[in-house]
Amino acid sequence: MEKLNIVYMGTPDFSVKPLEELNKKYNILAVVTQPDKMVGRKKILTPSPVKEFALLNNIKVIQPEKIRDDYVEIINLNPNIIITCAYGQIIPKELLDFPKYGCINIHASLLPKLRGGAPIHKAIIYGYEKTGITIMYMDEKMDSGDIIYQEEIIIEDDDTAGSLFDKLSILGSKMIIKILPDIINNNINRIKQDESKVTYAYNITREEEKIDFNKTSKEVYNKIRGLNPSPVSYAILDNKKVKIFKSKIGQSTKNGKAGEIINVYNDSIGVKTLDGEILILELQFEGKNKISVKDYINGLQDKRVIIGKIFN
RNA sequence: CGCGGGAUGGAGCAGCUCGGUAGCUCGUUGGGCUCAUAACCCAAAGGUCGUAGGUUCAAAUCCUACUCCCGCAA
Repeated sequence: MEKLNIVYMGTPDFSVKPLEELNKKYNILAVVTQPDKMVGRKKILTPSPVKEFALLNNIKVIQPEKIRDDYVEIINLNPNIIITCAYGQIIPKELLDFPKYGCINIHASLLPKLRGGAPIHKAIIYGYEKTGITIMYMDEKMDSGDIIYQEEIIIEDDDTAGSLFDKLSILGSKMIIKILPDIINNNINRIKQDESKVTYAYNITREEEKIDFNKTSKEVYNKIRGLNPSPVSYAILDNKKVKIFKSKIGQSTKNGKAGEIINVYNDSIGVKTLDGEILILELQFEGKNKISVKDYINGLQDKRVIIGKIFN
């Protein structure tokens, strides 16, 4: 097998694990990642997780503002394969066509389902029972190229976006290591995506982060865990934003308006949903740290004062 | 100089407006009740009130500076 000269493109934590595994076995010419961004109140310039890994391992880092216009440097490295994983920009055709073995993408869904930037969150929010990883060739459109290899994973009832991220990240790195030799040896089966079955998982908008209690408890539960630990769902209480991290489906059949606090228990508060009750277990108020609802209730002068309040 | 909230025993909070004995709910420890308990009752330990300075007879409380944490916005 010819020596592989890989350019790896990725940005978030999710992309680090596959890079780490590839770096153990192969020669990584360079890592391409999104430019450092100002983050937080102090506007500290923060590198992406992939860049941090690359710096620690002495791998060259390239950070084009717009790769559509700025890819010559990558071509000059003369890679014979490009592997991407949650990079965050559309890659121009000239670059896609350059490497001898093509441009391979690791995508965190069972394509053609959930094309786009937030497939893991959306898989949970939509209540899917399984999702997975697709290794695929890239083309000019987003996540639309031919499928090379897929593996499924069951979404457990208590999985969060965070736990699923971890599982899929590990799965993805195993899969790329496993399939890479077959790709080089052209020992694979290219499968076109069935366009009639395509669904999309666009990035989460602010509006999607807001909890609508006028849905079933199950739907609310899925949204809360699907957005944990980031970007986190929220609701408005007393005109203030409250982040909600963790919940459980409750049993109460008490009447009330959607979003109304109908019960206060020892370690949770019961909020009315379309078909019952959702128990909130962990939350965070503006200006405060994340706390368990048990702590929140302990801080109340009288736990009855919140009964009847409404999240909206 | 982006906007705003906050720091009080181990946890979450009240007290600050109007200075005057450190309070609540939990937790911890010991004891009691009970067939039993995460339930109930009794008791105890545990805080120089973020740091430094100032005002005052007296500061958690008023004034000044600083540190750290958090929400929003990017």
